[in-house]
Amino acid sequence: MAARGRGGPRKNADGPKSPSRGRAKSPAVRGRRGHARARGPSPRTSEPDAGRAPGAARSRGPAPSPPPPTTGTRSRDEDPGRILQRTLDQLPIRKQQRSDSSKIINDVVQKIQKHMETKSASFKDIQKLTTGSYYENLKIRDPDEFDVMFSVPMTRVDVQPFGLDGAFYTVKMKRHPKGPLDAFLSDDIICASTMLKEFRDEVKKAISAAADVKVEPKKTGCPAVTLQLDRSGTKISLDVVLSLEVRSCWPSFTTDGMQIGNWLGTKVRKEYRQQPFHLVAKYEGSDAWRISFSHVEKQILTNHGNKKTCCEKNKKDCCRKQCLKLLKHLIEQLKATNPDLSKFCSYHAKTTLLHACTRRPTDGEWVYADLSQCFQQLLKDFEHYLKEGVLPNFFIPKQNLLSSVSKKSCQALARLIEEQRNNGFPLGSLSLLPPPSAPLLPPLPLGPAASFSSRCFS
DNA sequence: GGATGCTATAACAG
DNA sequence: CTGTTATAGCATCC
Repeated sequence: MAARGRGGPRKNADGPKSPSRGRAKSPAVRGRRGHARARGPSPRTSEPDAGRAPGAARSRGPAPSPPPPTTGTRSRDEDPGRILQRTLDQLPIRKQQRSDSSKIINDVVQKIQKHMETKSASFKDIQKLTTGSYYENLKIRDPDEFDVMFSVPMTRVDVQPFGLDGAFYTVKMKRHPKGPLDAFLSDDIICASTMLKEFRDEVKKAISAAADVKVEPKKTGCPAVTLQLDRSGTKISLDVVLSLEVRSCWPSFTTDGMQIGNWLGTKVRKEYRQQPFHLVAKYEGSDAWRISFSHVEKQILTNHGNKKTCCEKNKKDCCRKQCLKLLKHLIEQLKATNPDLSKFCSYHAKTTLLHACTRRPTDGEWVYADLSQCFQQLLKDFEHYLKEGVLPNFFIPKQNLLSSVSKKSCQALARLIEEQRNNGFPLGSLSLLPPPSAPLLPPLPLGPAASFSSRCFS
C-alpha cells in the first residue's frame, strides 16, 4: 500500500504510478524525527510543557484565510489548548507495547501469508496490504487492533455497481483462461461469499498450530476474518480481509468524490485515481463486493499538507492528525458509556476529517497553535452531519455512512458532543484517563484535567 | 527471493 | 532542542 512517500530513494517524482506529488524530500531534509511533543504526563513545573500549544488564542500570524470562528466559550482561566495537549499526551501508543504487539502480529501475519503463498492454489498470488489506524499512525492508546488486507490482483474484470449508492459491486471475469479462481465463479461472476469461505478456511489452516490464536465466529455482513490473539497476556484482535485489486478506472460513482483539488492538488488527485481500487468480500447477502480506498486514505493522511513541507522538521506543524485523534478518542469515550452509540465507528471520524480538510484546505487553517479552534470546528462539522443524518463517503458522495444509523442515535451523539464543546473544554472529560503507567504523582497544578477524569462519563 | 540498506514516522531520553 | 531506539516499507543487491 501506498505509503509511497516513504522509503527508498525516489528516482523521480513522476513515474506513471507514483502518487508522489513531486514531494521528494531532498536528502538534506530527511531524518526528521517525530515531534516529541508528547512525553507522557507533562512536567509538573509551571513551565510551558505542552510544547506546541502554547497560546491557542494567540494571533496566528498571516493566516491566508480567516481563522475558524472562535466559540465564545473559552473557559475561565484555563487555556484550552493546554488541556487538549494534555489529552493528546495520553493517546500515543507506548513504545514497549508497540514493540510487543507488532512482534506478535507480524509473526501471525507472516504465517498466514506464507501459508497462502505456498499451500493454497486459489490464493497464492495474494499481496499483503496493511491498513487501518495502526498502520496509519493514528491508532490511539493501545495497539490492540490490527487490519491486514490480503489482496488478489485481478486482470480483465468487469465491475458493475450493485445497488444505488455505489458502495457495492459485482465482479465478472472477462474471457479468461482457466485460472485459480474458477471454483468461485458462476456465470463468470465471482461469488464473494464462496471465495471468502474458502479464504477463511485457509486462514484457519494457517494458524491451526498456534494455540494462542482463536478465530472469531463469522458475522454477517462483516468482511473480515477476525482473529483473537492472546500471547502471554497481550490480547490483540487482527482483522484479516480478503480483497480483489482492480486496476481499472474508478467507478463512475467516485467521479465527484475525493475533492482534494484545492487541498492536495488536482495532479495528486489524478495520480490517486490512477491507482487500483479494492473490493472486499463479505459474508452472505449477495455476490456483491464492497469498494475500499483504504490505501488512498493512508497516503492522503501521510501526505496531508497543502504545502509539501507541512509537518517536516523545522517547518510548520499542522494539527490535522491531532484533531482526528482527539475526535476518535472523544467518540470512543462516549461510546464506552452509552450503548446507543454502538453504530458509530472511527471511520466516521476519519471521513469527517477528510471533508474538513477539503473545506479548509490550507495549512494556515490547521496551524498547530490553533489546535483548540481547529478541533472545535471539527466537532461542529461532525455535529452538522449528525443532525442531518448524512455523512457522505469521502470517495463516493452518494453513499451515506450514516444510513444504517438511527436518527435517534445521531441526535443523541450530536447533543453529547455539543454539550462537550460548549463546556469550554470539550475534552475535559477526556483528559482524565489515568496516565498510562500508574500515576504516582499528585494532580498537576495546571488545571482541572486530572480532577475531571473520574467525573465525566462515569 | 531473502538479506540488507535507507528513509519516514514516532516514542522517548537527556 | 538533539540523539537514540523502534517499526514499517520501499529499493537494491546478491
